[in-house]
Amino acid sequence: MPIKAPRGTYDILPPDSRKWQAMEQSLKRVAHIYGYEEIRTPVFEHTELFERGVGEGTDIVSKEMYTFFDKSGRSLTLRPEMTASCARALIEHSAHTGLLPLKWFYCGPMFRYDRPQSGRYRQFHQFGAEVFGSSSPLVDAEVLMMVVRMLQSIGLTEYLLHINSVGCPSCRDSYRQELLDFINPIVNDLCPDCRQRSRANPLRVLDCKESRCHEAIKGHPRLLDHLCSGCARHYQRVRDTLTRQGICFEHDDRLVRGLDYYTNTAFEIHIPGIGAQSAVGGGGRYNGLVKAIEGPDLPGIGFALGLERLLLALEKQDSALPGKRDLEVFVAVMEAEYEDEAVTILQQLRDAGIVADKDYLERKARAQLKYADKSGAALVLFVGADEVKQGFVTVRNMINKEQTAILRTGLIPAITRLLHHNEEAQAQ
RNA sequence: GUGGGUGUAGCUCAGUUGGUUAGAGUACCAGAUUGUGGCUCUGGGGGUCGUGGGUUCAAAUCCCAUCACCCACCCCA
Repeated sequence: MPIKAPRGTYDILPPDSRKWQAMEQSLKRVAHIYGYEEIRTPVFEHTELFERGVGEGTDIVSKEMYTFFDKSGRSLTLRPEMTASCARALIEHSAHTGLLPLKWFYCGPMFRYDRPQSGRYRQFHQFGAEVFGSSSPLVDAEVLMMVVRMLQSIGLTEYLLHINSVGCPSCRDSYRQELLDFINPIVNDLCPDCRQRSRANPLRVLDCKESRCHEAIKGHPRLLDHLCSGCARHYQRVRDTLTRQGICFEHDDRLVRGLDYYTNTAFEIHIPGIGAQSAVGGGGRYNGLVKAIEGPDLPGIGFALGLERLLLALEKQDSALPGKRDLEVFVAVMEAEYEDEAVTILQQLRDAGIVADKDYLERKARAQLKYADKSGAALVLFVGADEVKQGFVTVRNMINKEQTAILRTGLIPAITRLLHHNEEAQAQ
C-alpha cells in the first residue's frame, strides 16, 4: 500500500496552487495597504505558550493540540493558531519599544487534531493580522473594515459579519454570575450537553440548538446589558464607526469566542451555503494576553481567515477558474542536431523575461505542437535546418495561425511585440 | 470522541441471482499526418477491485474486522 498524506491533510498541486497564490497575493496586498507588515514565526512552539496563551479551558488546548516531545524531552506543539506566537515574538524581541501600534500580518499552516469534515482539516491555512499597543475602538473598526475589504478583494461579496462584546474580566465575571443564577434553577430543563456546559462555560448554553434549551432560557440576562461603562462605550464606538463607514454587521448576543484571552470586541464572519463550517474568519480583542504570558501590559486585537473555507466559498459561487498554464513561447526543435541552438534561443527568451519552454522528451514536431497547444503557448518558434543555416526562426502564432520568419538578431523585440498584439486581441 | 454514507484505471463511473481473461468514458502516449496544434479515426500502456481475514468448487459481488475519504454532531478557520 503506497503511503498517503496523513488524515486531515492534503496536497495542493497545479493548477490548484495558482488559486492559492492568487488568493494569498490579494490578501497580502490589502494588508499592506492597511499598514501591516509580515511576521513569520516557527510552526512549533513550547506547549506551555498555547496552554497559557490560548487557555487551558479551550477545546483547542484540551483536545486538539498536536503535542510531541523532542529528543531532549521538551514538550512542543504544532501551532493551532498564531496569536500566541505573535505575542511571544513581540515579548522576545521587545518589539513594543519601537513604533506603536505594531501591525503584523501572517499567512501559513495551522494544526488541530480534530475529525475532518467539509471545510475542516488537521493542517489548515490561516491568513491573519494582529495589532498591538492600542486599545482604541477605531482600531477594532479598522480591523473589521480590512477583513471586509479582504473578502471583496478575492471576490466574495456575500458574507455575514457578527459582532459582540465580551467585556472585560470584571464585567464578564459579574455577568457570568448572573447568568448562572438564572440557569441553575432551570438546569434540569436543559439538554444533557447544556447541563455540562452550564458548569464549564455557561455562555455556551445560550448558543445551544436544542429547542428545549431555547425555550428554557427565554428571557435570559444579556451580556450587552451588563457591560461596565468603559466596555459599553468602547463597543458603541466600534458599532458607530462601522455604521458610518457603511459596513454591514449584526450584533450577535450569543457570539462567544472559545479562546480565553478575548476582551471587548469579538466577531465572526460567516458565508452561507458552504456547509456546517461556515465561519470563514473570526477574531477579537485580547487586552489581557500579552501580560498573561509575562509580557508588558499591552492591548491587542487580531483575526484570522480560514483559507480553505474562503476557497470553498469561491468555488460555491463558481468564480476564480483555474486556467491554463500561462506559457508564452514554446521552442520547437525539428531535428535533434539543432537542440543546442534551441537551448540558446530559449535562454535568450527567458533572459528577456518571457515565459518559455521546450520539449524534453524527443518528440516529433507534431507532438511538440500538441504539447505547446495544451500548455497554452501563444507562440511557437521553429528551429530547423533552414532557420539555423540562414539565421532566422519561424514564428507561428497559435491563435491566428499566422506564420512569419524573424531574424535572430531582432528576435526578442519581435517576440515581445507579437505577444503584446495577442494580448490586446484577446482582451477585446 | 460519537453517528451516517462511500471505497473498482490518474479522474468520473459501469459491473446482472456469486461464475472463467474486470469494462466504458476521459486523461496520457503513439500512428494515420517523415517540418506544424485544436476535429476525426486506429492502436497502446495503465488495476494486488482500499487492506486483512472468513464463507464457497468459485468473491469486485456475501460475512467480519480494519483503514481512508465524504457528511454531520462537538467546536472552530
